[in-house]
Amino acid sequence: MASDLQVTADPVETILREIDQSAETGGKSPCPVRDVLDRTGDKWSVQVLLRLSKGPERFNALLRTIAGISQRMLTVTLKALERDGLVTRKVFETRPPSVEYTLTPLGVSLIQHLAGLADWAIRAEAQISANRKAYDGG
Amino acid sequence: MASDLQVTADPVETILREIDQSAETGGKSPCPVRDVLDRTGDKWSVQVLLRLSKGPERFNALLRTIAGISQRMLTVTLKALERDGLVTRKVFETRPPSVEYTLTPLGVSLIQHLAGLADWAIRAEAQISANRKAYDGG
DNA sequence: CGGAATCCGCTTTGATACTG
DNA sequence: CAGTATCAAAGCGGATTCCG
Repeated sequence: MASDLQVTADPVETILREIDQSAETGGKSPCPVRDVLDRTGDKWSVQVLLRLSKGPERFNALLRTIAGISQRMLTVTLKALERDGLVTRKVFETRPPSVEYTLTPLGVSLIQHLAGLADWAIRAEAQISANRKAYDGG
Repeated sequence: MASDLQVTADPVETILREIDQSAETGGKSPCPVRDVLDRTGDKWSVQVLLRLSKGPERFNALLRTIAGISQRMLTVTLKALERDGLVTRKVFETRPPSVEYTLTPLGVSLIQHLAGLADWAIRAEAQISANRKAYDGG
């Protein structure tokens, strides 16, 4: 118990403080927590990151693999991820040209946590589903 | 290698399969992973959960504490969280009436993972910010 | 092949006003 | 106090078309 070597404190405390600080500015200094949640919360980022975690892939390969995504949203998503330094974009000047996307170390480190969350989701699925049914029914 | 006792496999593999399966149905059978990501990705759920992790709180207390949230969105958010069984709602028939919201064990278990993600966000903040600056500048 | 640009509908959100 | 109802505004995302 109480194994607070260093950073432990209360993680939740730390996060709340972080959120509060940015809220005080009227939300103009973006909170990093909300920021990453915004990204991972959008419809496609996580799936793109997940796909890339198996190795580099090309644009159209991703487009085919990720069922339901439009060309536009893949472009937008990849650009945002590249901007944040979560993926890198490499252009091969062949004919026809090809573009390859790769996860950066930073992106890999993010995936770890997302996987934890996703794992929770899968395990909690049955219970949540039951809760909803009970709520809607009663 | 290939230590597939039971669940181990590759967590990412498992998640991808989960996503794929729901995609095949045209997204009609909702993927639990996307489902939880949708919830945590919305603007307020995480903050509400985080606040409640310190103990039960009343509606207007939350409304004051969570800077920027509107009455309407707090209502909507709490209702969704209650439906999923992440928080419970308890009404005290006093005058004036008061309502108290509490995290369920399921909600607590979710917080753990969210905290991990939030912690990553805080530590990665500087690098991401630098990446964006470099991207926008160059 | 890998995008960029435009248009456009739908959902989400915020303000405001009203209620038990 | 703790909501509900309504409306308008904003944003996201899809379809389509064009370009290097």
